[in-house]
Amino acid sequence: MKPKRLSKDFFARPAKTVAVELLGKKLVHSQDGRRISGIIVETEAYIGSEDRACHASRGKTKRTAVMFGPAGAWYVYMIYGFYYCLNIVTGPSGHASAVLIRALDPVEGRGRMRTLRGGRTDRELASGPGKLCRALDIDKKFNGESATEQESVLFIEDVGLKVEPRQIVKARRIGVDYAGCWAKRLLRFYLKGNINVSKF
DNA sequence: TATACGATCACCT
DNA sequence: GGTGATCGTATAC
Repeated sequence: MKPKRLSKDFFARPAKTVAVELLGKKLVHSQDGRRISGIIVETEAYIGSEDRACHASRGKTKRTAVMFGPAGAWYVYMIYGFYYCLNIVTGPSGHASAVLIRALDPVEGRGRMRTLRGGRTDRELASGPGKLCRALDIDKKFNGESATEQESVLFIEDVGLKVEPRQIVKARRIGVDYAGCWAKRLLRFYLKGNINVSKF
């Protein structure tokens, strides 16, 4: 099939649904006419202000404002002073939920990715949220930008890859142990056996 | 104004 | 398994 850019309607659904359905879709950064891309193999859902692991759980701030806006916008933030994490805003406007994209299976522009990642081997290029932002040259300039407009250079495509429910593993989210019972929820999803998944 | 720390990674033992 | 790198943000004075 012809690749089809995901629309706002796709993202305007619950974060958990979007997180599951993003598996097998292709994340694309079109940079100076060249594409850097990979198949999404790992995601996490952050389901709203009631979710104590979600940055929006302490209310609307300058940083989290994007999550309270319409679906289909990128939420990019810096973590530990070194890395960026890429999220896509989901759900209805006013409900602060998002999906963290955690790992990719590199497809287009692997040479460029290797340069951006300091000459690492294929499975180390994008097997983690910080790594994939480096590999796709994503930084905070994308924060608040739309992923669904025709002119967007960072977007997600449906390339017709079918993912069966039995290929999807549900697990606890990574690095949110402080979130009490929310840390135990199975809101992390990844493709079974894929070598690019960050942690098994 | 000051301080503590995080949705990570790479490199060490 | 443990730790250091390094900075924006939130929260406390």
